[in-house]
Amino acid sequence: MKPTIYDVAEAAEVSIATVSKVINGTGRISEKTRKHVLQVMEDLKYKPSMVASALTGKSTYTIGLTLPDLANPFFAEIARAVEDRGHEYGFNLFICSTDNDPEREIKYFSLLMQKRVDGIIIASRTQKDQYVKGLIQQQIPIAMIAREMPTLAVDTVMVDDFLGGYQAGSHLLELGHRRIAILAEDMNEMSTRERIRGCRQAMLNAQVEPDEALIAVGGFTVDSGKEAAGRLLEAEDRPTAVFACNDVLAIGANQAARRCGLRVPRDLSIIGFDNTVLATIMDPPLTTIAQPIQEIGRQVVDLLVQEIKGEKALKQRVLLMPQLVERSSCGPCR
Amino acid sequence: MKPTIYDVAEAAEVSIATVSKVINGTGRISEKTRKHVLQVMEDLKYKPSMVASALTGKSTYTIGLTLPDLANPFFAEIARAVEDRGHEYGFNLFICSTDNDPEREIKYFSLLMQKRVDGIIIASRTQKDQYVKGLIQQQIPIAMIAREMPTLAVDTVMVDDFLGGYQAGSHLLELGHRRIAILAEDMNEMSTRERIRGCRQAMLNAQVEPDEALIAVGGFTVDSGKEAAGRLLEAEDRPTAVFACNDVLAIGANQAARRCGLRVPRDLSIIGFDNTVLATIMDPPLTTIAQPIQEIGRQVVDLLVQEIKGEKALKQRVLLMPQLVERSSCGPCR
DNA sequence: CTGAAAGCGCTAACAC
DNA sequence: GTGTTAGCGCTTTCAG
Repeated sequence: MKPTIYDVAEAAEVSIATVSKVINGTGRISEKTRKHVLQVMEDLKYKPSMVASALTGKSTYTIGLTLPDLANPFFAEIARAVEDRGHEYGFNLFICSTDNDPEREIKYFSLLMQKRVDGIIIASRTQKDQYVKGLIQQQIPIAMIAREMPTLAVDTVMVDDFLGGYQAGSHLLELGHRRIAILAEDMNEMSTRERIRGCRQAMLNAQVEPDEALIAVGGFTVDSGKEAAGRLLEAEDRPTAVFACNDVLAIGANQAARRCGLRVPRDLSIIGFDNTVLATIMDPPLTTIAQPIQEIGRQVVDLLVQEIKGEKALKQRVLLMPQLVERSSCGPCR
Repeated sequence: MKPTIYDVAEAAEVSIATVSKVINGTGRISEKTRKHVLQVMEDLKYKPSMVASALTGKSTYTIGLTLPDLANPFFAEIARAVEDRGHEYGFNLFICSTDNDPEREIKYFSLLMQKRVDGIIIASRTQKDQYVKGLIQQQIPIAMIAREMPTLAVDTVMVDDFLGGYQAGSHLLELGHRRIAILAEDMNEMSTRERIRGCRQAMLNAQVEPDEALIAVGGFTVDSGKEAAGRLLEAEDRPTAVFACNDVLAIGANQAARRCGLRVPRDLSIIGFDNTVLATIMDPPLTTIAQPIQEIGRQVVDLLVQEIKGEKALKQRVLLMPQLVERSSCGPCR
């Protein structure tokens, strides 16, 4: 059996209270017995059980992260950032891929509650406010990484999608492009709509009239982007640039361009969104609007931890700025 | 406060023992009280605390997964596969990215032990057998996803690297290639060496003499692959095909080829290893040796769960076969 | 069929 | 400084 605090106490010839005190550094104990107890703990390879201490009211030092799919590079990078920041605070991370399936999400929420996690970070998308509301009522600290403005008062970190779209549009405009196509991800999502709105705003400001026909809807796969972009590029009076709402779609667009015999960026400029590892892998390297993934992870954990420690009365939303990262997929319009 | 079993018992006017029984489906209770208790539980939104039940000797239904880096697509896909299979058994997953840092790994191991996980899956690489041995002595169920044959008796699932290298080499040979270069990942790793050995065996079988000068060492980044491949391609008497020991390196090789004005697969064939999402994203899509990621996750979890349930006395190693996935990056030698 | 009671390993008053 | 003791929320005999 694993050694318990009793075993340590017995071997060290002290009471369990004393052992507990040296473990937690609470109370007052002589340096002598402290060292002695420490020594015995080591000899016995004793590791205090966090499940027992959690039961006595202390926290579990565990947080849950729900996201659509860990195998998606964007979310994997988010998860890594959350893991690292959590680790700094001594928290372990439960990973919960929901596949945007509400049932799976609910099941995970329920499990996380039963395991008494100290808090939950929600980066999954299907969040029907309803369930989240339920969690909040159960007093569990929550923070969200959002693409939509939730209708709930929850600590949230989000990226300014409108600005991102604006930056993308402006960059293309500055390069002289006028016929700018947009590859949308999911028109039902606020973030997609905001990015598009931002891009169009930039066009409007530059006196260029957005063309409805230049919007195509892709999805989350390279192929969907390739196909959608293909339609755009085969049309007469084709665009000279395309703004893809995520890097995956941008890669699809790049493939479509190549299939059409168009060279990037000579014949077609492509700009993406997210700045995942995929952007560096594309050929040519993808110019894209970067989401500050590290910072998102950092801030969302900070918000949650403050919430957990009860250091914060008010909820807040942090709006992070996206940033243009120039690589080689955009060039002047010819 | 969260409702406890006492609250439920009180509201249902039964004893906590009865409530416990209906929760676990143990003992014998009349259908009538069972339904009643269930109803009360629902009304109170009561969720049994797994930390309390874990303390009474039941398991935590939690497993830990240590890996080098969650942001690496290969490991993210592994993690997802492990998560899914674990989920089927009712297990939650703690993610532990070690960055191949022994200190970080040890710290994570220690935390996992304190949290009383039911088992640990080790996919990280720095495993000095020493620490793993320590874990084994502490009776914790362990399963490994290995690239090397560990010197310990541990349940392990591994992929036949030699065969994979052989398949890659054979494929290239069948296409008529004779000057085949190899982009290695890390010569210190057995897996890299085995893949290379496999490839050379194929060459030997085909009566072609491997050329030492045609081996270059890259690493884990696209750029390192690009650079290493660049050296190979710029040499006179350049290779007509390259076998990259992982998909990332293959992408680097592809970029190098393009920079040298070589068209893939017309002027140069490239074959990778892993079959991560990157393979589909490359342009042209990468022909590669697939690691059966889903199957790896499935089997390693199955081994661990059997171990946890004590259904298995003997340790075992499962050797999975890699598989050639043909896409468009390889063509006949001209 | 149901309940009383003894732990599980640890923390936190409160004594001494 | 150190020890005693009463829980934390749940499971599990063992009576009734």
